[in-house]
Amino acid sequence: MNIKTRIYKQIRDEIIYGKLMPGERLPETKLSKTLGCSRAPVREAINQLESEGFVFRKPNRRVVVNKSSPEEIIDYYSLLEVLEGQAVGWAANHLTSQDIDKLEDMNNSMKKISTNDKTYIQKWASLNVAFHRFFSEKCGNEKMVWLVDEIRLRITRYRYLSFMITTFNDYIKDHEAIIEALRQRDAVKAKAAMKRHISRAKKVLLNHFFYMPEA
Amino acid sequence: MNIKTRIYKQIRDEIIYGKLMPGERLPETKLSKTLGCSRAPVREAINQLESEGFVFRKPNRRVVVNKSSPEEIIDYYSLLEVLEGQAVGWAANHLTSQDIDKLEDMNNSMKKISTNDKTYIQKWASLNVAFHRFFSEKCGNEKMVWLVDEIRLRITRYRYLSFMITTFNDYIKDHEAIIEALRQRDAVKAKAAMKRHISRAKKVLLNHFFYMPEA
DNA sequence: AAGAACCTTATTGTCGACAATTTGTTTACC
DNA sequence: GGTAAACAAATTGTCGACAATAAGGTTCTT
Repeated sequence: MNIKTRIYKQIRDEIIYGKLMPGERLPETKLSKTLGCSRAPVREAINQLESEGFVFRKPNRRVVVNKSSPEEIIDYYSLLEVLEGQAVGWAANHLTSQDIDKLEDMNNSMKKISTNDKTYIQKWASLNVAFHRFFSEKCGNEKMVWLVDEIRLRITRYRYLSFMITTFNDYIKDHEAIIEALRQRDAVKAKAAMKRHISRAKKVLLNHFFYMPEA
Repeated sequence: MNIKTRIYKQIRDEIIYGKLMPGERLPETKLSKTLGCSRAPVREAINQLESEGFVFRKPNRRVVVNKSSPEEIIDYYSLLEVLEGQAVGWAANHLTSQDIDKLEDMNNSMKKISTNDKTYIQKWASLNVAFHRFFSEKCGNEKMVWLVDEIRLRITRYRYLSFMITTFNDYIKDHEAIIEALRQRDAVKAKAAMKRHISRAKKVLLNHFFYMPEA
């Protein structure tokens, strides 16, 4: 694999998992020493992270990790409601019943994941991504995939935390409601169900991530 | 200004204005010689162009200009309908009457632009961008600005051509309909008007850009 | 002691070089 | 003549170095 790609993933994960904190600077020279390569690949990795919203350039040209905020969560999730809602609405018109079976399978697999399994977060996450991605892929608009992925990438930081704190039962029921509406070929209902689902996820995240015991 | 930024704009404009054709390769060494600099800034410019969808990397690692297609136009404009429609809907609830006056001023300025003016395309384009951008800026969702800008950047190539071939009267009337609905504080109506407006732009572009005399 | 001019250090922007990879062309073999 | 191996050219990935810029610290002035 490219050095650039390796470096990119490494830094990105350190941001996602909270090892690199918001506001922290990313000096190219220091990073290249730490990561054992020259500045060129580090620089490219940082540029990519900037274009993906993980870091940003201060007026001084210094690069720092982007901060998290409840407003940001609200904004991103509200856009996901609109876009994924529309994706489901569009997809509803031309999903085959085999497609819907596939969705049901995914949801059933999620149901079976035990929280005793040490990798249950990873398993849940990948199944959940596949479930949601299914709609943008089948909605008939190729650019929808890119857009939704772009947004979901930017909330990975929050979603990782969200998975650690949630019992997944509500989400599974939400998914069932979406599937049920699709079986009925009710695009409006399916769209509404998806919007409710994402809205719930937004609220869960806000409550747990920015919970203020005193306020 | 940065060399990187200068190079970026130069290559981007050559793609937008059709000097660099789809499929054409962008070899770093050749470009750096042509543009009078080293490979480093060229490389960064190309990476940015890739993240913005102007060029893409073939499996061979070679970078080529992205092709245009009617499907792409349809996809991007359909997403704009959804997003800008939502933006207007959200904005409708908290636009002041001064805000609406400002929109009307912009539209009136557009009305006054004469096609005898040699720079009328540039003038129209910048006013039109400002008009549309107003809604994402005032809709209460900061990320909406980024998302819509991201999409609009990717259709700049098409929009440039669109401006050369259109009489703008229909667009101005569309804008008036949006403004009128906003004055009535009718969010649903305003949203629908914006969606119609963007849908019309999509059709105009498809007709003129991919017009097949034989088909 | 506060503030301004100077120096020192840290960091980014750009360069040219080399290694690794891919592409294009010639040569050898059947 | 056509195919495969060998070679040559083009292109990208990575490196280390230097110049330009910004941040931090020191000395001088009042």
